[in-house]
Amino acid sequence: MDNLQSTEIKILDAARQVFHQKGFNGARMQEIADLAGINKALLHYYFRNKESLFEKIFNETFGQIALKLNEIFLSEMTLMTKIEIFVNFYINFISKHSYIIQFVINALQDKPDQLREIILKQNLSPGLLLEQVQKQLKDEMGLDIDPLHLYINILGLVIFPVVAKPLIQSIFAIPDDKMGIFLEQRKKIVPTFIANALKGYEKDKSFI
Amino acid sequence: MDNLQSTEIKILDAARQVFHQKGFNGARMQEIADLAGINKALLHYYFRNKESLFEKIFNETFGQIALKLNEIFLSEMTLMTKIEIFVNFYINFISKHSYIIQFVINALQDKPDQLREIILKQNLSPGLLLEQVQKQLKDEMGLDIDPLHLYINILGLVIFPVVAKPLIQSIFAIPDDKMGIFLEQRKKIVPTFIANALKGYEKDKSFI
DNA sequence: GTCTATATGGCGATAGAC
DNA sequence: GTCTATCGCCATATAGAC
Repeated sequence: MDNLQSTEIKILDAARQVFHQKGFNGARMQEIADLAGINKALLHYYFRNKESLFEKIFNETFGQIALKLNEIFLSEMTLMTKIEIFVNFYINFISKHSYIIQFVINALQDKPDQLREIILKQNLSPGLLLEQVQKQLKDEMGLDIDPLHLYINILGLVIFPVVAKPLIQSIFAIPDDKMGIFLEQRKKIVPTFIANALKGYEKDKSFI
Repeated sequence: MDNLQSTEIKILDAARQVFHQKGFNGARMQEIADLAGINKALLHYYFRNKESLFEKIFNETFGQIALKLNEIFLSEMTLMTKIEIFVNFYINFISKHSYIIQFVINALQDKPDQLREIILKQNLSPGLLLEQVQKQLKDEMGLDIDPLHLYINILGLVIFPVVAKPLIQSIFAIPDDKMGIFLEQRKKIVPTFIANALKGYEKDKSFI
């Protein structure tokens, strides 16, 4: 079929899928090999060991997540436009790649030290990300607000429902079809919720 | 030392700790035995296998989380009081037991089918939980809002920062000491954020 | 109930032929 | 580059003495 792809790419595609779904401990080299249509020996020919293959995938995945954050929040748009675009994009993105965020969260929890170097090599701009939003809050809405809290509020509202989907469905007894509709609704609900909250501060600016 | 405790309790304490931190795949029966001060054979004498020990811990942990939700939101208080109490309690609780939520989320992601039965045996009241809040939104604030979205907003704002702590610290380059202060601040910030957002709906009730 | 010793299987990794 | 065969280890689980 797709024997046009190089073996290395077939391996990376397979590894990405397995690592994303099962994490480092849950993943099996045999399963990755099967999915790539090769055998274990060849896996180790291309990548020294499980660890190095995992780090390759982690680097790629973390970069993908961080990149979009940079792209959107360092662009030239009003803050509320950025938030709308971000919420829409991210709900689509993580719904499609449903394991991607949890993979990163778990990896960072399991081996924070090994992964620190990899993260530092990424093109992240944490300082800029915070400054930009702080400035826009001030200029566009007259608010003296800690931008980090706003970021975390946005991320929490967007990411939590996707990551904790099975937990939420268990607690509130939501069937699969309703859950899909529910997530779709949040593309509109979350920006509105945030906009309303920010409007509220304009009267009493008591947000830290 | 604490040889007063029965062996079974020592095992459960050890298993709880190891499973919470490392999940099912990451946990080692040897490590649990060591922590309990016994050997592996005795572990299997009390609990048939790793799976059944894990299920015991999962049942207990999930119950703890669900119980508090029920307790607070089915009580007799105003909605905003419930939210304040819930946010305060949960940020304390999951900061103290920092792995507990992620343990449940991961377990439910890994083996949703095996755990479904366990969850159904819990004393959850999903229907009541939703009805109660819906009624209070209407009666106390005049809002026709989907209560599920409000629950998820609250949970996301509270849980996400704790679960994704290492991810957040990596993206925004936050040192450990600042992160502790940051989480503490959220006890006040989150209820305010929610209150402001809900106030916003009172003018234009366009929330679904 | 608690221990030591061991069975059993699976997994990551390597040797070596082609 | 790709394969088959196999090594060596470690993890779960059991047998059997005390």
